[in-house]
Amino acid sequence: MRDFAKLFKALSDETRIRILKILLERECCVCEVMQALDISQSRASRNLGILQDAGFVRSRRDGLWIVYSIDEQRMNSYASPLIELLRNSLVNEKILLKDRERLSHAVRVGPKAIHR
Amino acid sequence: MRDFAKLFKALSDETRIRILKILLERECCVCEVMQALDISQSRASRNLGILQDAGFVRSRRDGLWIVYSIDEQRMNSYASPLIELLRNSLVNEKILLKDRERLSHAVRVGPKAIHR
DNA sequence: AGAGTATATGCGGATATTCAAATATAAGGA
DNA sequence: TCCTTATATTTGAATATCCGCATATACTCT
Repeated sequence: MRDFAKLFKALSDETRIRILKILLERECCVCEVMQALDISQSRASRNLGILQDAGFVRSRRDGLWIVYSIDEQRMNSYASPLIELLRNSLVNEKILLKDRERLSHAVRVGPKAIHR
Repeated sequence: MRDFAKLFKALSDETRIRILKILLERECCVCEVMQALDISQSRASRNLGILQDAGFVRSRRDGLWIVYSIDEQRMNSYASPLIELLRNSLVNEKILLKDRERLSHAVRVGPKAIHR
């Protein structure tokens, strides 16, 4: 029950909903998430960690980067339908369109290089 | 998006999950919820209010009591699948079985009479 | 109208969440 | 090995959440 509630807690924050929506587009490293949402590095990293802890996303290292992704196959049975709901939700939400637009210009280069 | 997140925030609390599970059994007044979960009156009332504000439950007066219920028909389109998920979840959770057991003995009489 | 009852709400304290800034960690490449 | 870079984590402050207690509110019933 605790883990079940944790799934919803993870989805109860707008930043994390935005991150998941971006990851539904494609897998991303932390610096791409920063750019897509236009948020700080610590904010991106911490919220990705929360999503991972809840069981929505996985991470793997790829060279210098750590890449986060949604893997519905290996996801727990409660998380999966929530991702499915999210996929079909908020289709015309303005900020999400903007996030996606910024994602399309994001480059895989870290916070130092972006110097926000 | 704010309202969307609010749905998940409402479900991110164990007390509120327990309340919804009880209301999926049958409609209840506040004092029946208190008895089913064995919690205080203010706690029951406040969490029912949060669930109502999020859009999961409705209330109507019935004599001396205010009766809360889940009406999937009139529910917003995002809330409804979440209720459906909840209905099929946590089937053998111990505390939920206990709640249901207490609900079966609950009487429609207020906190004064129960004097916890 | 008045008494009585169920429910809602204001308040204060404990705890949790969120963020930016700074720092630590871990891996890659020279 | 040492330097560089991306990511994680610690810190501290602001804000939010949750609860019980006490009280207010809103309604019913006589």
